[in-house]
Amino acid sequence: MINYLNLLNNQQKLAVTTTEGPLQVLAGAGSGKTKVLTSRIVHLIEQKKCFGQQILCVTFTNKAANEMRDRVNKLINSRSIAFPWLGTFHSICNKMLRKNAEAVNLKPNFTIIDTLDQIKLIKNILESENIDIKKNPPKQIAYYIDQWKNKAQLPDDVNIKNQDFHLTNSLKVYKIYQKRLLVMNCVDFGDLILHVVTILKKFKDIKQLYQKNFKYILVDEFQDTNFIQNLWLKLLITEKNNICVVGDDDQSIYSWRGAEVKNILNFKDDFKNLKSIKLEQNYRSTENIINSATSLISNNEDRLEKNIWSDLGLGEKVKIKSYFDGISEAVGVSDIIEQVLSKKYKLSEISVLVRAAFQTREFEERFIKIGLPYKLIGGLKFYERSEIKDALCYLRLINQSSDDISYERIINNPRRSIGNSSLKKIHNFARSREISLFDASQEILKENILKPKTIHNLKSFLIHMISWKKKSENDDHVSLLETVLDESGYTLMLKNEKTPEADSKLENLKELKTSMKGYASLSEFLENISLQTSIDEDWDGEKINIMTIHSAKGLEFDTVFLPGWEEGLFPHPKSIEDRGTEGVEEERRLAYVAITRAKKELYISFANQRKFYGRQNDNYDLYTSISSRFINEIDDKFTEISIDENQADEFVFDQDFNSNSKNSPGWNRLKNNYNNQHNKKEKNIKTITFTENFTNFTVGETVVHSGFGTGKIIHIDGNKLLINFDDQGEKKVIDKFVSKTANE
DNA sequence: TAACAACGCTTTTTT
DNA sequence: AGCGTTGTTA
Repeated sequence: MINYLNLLNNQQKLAVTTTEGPLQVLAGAGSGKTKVLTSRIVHLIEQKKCFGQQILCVTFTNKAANEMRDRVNKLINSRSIAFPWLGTFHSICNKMLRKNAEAVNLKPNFTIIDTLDQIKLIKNILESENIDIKKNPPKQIAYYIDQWKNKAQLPDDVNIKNQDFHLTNSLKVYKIYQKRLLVMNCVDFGDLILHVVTILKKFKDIKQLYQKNFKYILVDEFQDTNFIQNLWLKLLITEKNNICVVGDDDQSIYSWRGAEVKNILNFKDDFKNLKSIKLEQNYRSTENIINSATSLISNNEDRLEKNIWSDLGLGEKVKIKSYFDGISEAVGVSDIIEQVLSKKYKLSEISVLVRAAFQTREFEERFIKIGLPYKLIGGLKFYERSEIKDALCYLRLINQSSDDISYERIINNPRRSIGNSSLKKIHNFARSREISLFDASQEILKENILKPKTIHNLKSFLIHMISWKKKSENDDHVSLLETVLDESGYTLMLKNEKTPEADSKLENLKELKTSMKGYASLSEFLENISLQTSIDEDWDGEKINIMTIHSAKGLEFDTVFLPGWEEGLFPHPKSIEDRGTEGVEEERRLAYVAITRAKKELYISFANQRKFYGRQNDNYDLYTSISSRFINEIDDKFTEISIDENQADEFVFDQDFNSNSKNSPGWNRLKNNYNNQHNKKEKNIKTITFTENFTNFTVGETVVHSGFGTGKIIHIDGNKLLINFDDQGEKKVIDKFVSKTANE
């Protein structure tokens, strides 16, 4: 047995041994938060305060949960102890809901739908309710529904002020949405916790069962919990109030998901006798890094003061670099990695953290080009890829035939000549009888509704489904998938395509089979795959990590690159637009999280111009950027700035750029800085002229269209050409559909 | 029903 | 630019 207490400093020790009553640990970045939580669990077990299954410990990601489980068992070092209630909010709620599904009229084998399914379902509802899809974007409705669920509001609890048109429609959809989910025996992410809260509120005996079991509650990343998660905790806690929350208000970055910083700021109001401990010594980063982070975050008003310090030495200064554009930024970063860092650090200890996912592309392209191994964390999740999703929907439907969303996805995939019109008929049939699409398919065959060809195909699909279902009861799930993919014709369809994309899809499906082997049953596999978090995927191998700052929360690396620190990107204008100063403060916390991921070396950079929307070459959509206000907020005692003079001479200011931010403090400051620095005033400032027509064609030119033949261009509007065709007369055509005639 | 043309949205962050 | 959706036509 390792003496875990000897490994702790005084405050950490206090946080571990104060087991009774409510405790709040304000843990600065890198101050040994996980160490405290794991040691605390060990302490509870060693002091025989409780058993492993009596600890409820909530983390933010599965990765964090697994890591804690490992570390605890390493410290205990004897037998392996089970901690069934150590996990994410969602995975724990999943477990509780499977056990008590009937209490909210679900069956225990319910399916968890993802965001894409959610949108699909909302679209269906809009269609059947005749609500205008253009005026009520499904994405926005999904967002409202999520927000209501985050506030623990069922449709009947929602109050709409001012008769807001969108909210009223969204609420109408919400009502139907919940009913449809129930009929399909499906839940969305929000439901996992909402249903459990409903059960705990409604059934005292169930609540008491859990309360009696959970002797101690621990919560990680408490600053990012939202209202319903807090409510859930309060429902599970007993009068003893043995709850320990660990968090850092400076790292609260999920307000858009309903997270409320006030949960941690006002925690003292919820619990009298609250003990509060601050962990202020940072064991992760060098002083220059920590001091940079501290000087930045001190610009925030509303925070619990902490005094983070490090004794790991000054270390390297934080390097701030300017690049000509996004591409040279990627080149610059890769050069530093190749020439300097790869000789000192493992590639897996290097990471590139970006504000928005689209920034990853330039880095990917560059790394591929020069052969630096990298991995992209987050992004399009493996199980969201279309072929994987198709395969999963087959399995989901086999597992649970009332899953209409899956049915719709696969019924005509591969093509079975059961198109939209037939599907609509099945849909109406199902709705009129209040049965699932799958059941409706069986019933509708008896009626004379579908065309003979459709009937034949539908019949053969159903026969397959029934035989797969039978197989799923006897055989293992891996061979089931193989059979399904073969017999459905899915594999054949991909093989016939003979494209590189189809080949990689087949590869991915193979990978899916491999990953299925790790699970005991089909249902266990389906549950787990839908609760996976973005950073749960592979962490093996010597590869540079590329991910968003949000995904990087809780992680650390020897060296970190933070590209794209520009006004207009970071702080993100949407965030400012939505929530003003509060938005900027959250962006600043995000910047704080980003900086404090670095242990030894940190590179911050900005590009003087950046491409948006993938367009290239032409001037018309090149956004000129200026460095982020956050760069100026970092005390320059800790930084080393290098702006390439040659690049600075190319510095282009676009006077017409984004008039909203033109007058922002950051813009003016940077402009002044720039002018002072060069002492040349307006001389270097060029204006980009917007060319009205940006197609390669000119009026009067003769062109060819594959359908309309040859014609003469009579007018150009952007990329739209008005052409007088020899045979067809005047037509408006987009330039990419015509080509120049050969003789020109 | 399938194939093609045209359009329009994307890019803030995610369990 | 690239993709998914919508609309039109065979």
